[in-house]
Amino acid sequence: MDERDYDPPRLLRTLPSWLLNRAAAAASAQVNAALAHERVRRHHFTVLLALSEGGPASQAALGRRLGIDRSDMAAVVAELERDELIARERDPHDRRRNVVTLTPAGAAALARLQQRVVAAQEALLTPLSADERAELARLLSRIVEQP
Amino acid sequence: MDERDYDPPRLLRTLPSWLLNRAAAAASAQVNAALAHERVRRHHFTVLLALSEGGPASQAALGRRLGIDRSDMAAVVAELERDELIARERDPHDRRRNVVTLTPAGAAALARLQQRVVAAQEALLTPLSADERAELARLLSRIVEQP
DNA sequence: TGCCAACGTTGGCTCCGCCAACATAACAGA
DNA sequence: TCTGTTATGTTGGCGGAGCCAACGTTGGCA
Repeated sequence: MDERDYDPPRLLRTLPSWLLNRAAAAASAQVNAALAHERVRRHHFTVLLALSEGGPASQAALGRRLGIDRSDMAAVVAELERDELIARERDPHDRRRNVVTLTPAGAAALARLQQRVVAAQEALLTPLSADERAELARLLSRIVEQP
Repeated sequence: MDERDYDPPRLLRTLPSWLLNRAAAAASAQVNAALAHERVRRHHFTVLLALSEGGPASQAALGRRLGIDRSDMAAVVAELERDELIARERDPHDRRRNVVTLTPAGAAALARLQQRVVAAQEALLTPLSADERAELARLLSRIVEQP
């Protein structure tokens, strides 16, 4: 895009929904670049993270925890299995479920990703002081956790 | 989704990019609901707004001002023309260009939309005080206007 | 004149969120 | 025990959004 001609209407510049959208887009660009190093996308990262933190779980349980649809989860988990970052087995106690487990390779990839993703936040938030970053996180949390 | 089981990893809850994403999704949901009353989407609204504020312009100029790709702009403008919210004519001084003009019906629709979109912000920001809303806008602006 | 750039259009791609339908499996109630 | 309901994973599809490539038309410039 020709950045020099970029000049949106005044209302948009002050509209919280517009600002959130653009900030989120900038954040996604940074994060996606970080995730691309391991050839994964956002959902793959969050699934690896959830497994690392909560231990093995079924696809449905992961989806509920992370807010990912069952159908999307099936695709994500299939790709992670193909890349051997997770292992999948039918749960012997409930043969409807797939028990998803983090492999050592998955844990290693997660460690690398985590580092890059955290670094991406830094790039995103450079204009803000530490206090301002904390304040931003606080305000966003209140919006997100709206009853 | 079963909201009661929603419980993402700790890291995500504090990750600015994650918070931005979820807040932007909530904002989009509110704004899209507002825009649905006139059967338009975000780009249609911003194009109407830009025309109202800046007067007639070519599709390419609108795209540069708003950060919308030429191909997407072609589709948006075609839909707005079909709904008679804008008029399109070849520019007699440069027959490559389409001059896009807001119609009275377009201006009226924009007025209604603007009201609903502003109201949607209110719904989104209810958890925040006036000072906090201003602070949020200030912080987001600094991120968005990053050099 | 001939070459290059801008414009609008069409078509395509990826990512994300969501929904519908289906077969399998577990379970609860009569 | 049988029957209907629910949960699970899978496949396929849709729409919004951002992005890019290619094409014909038109303008401008050397």
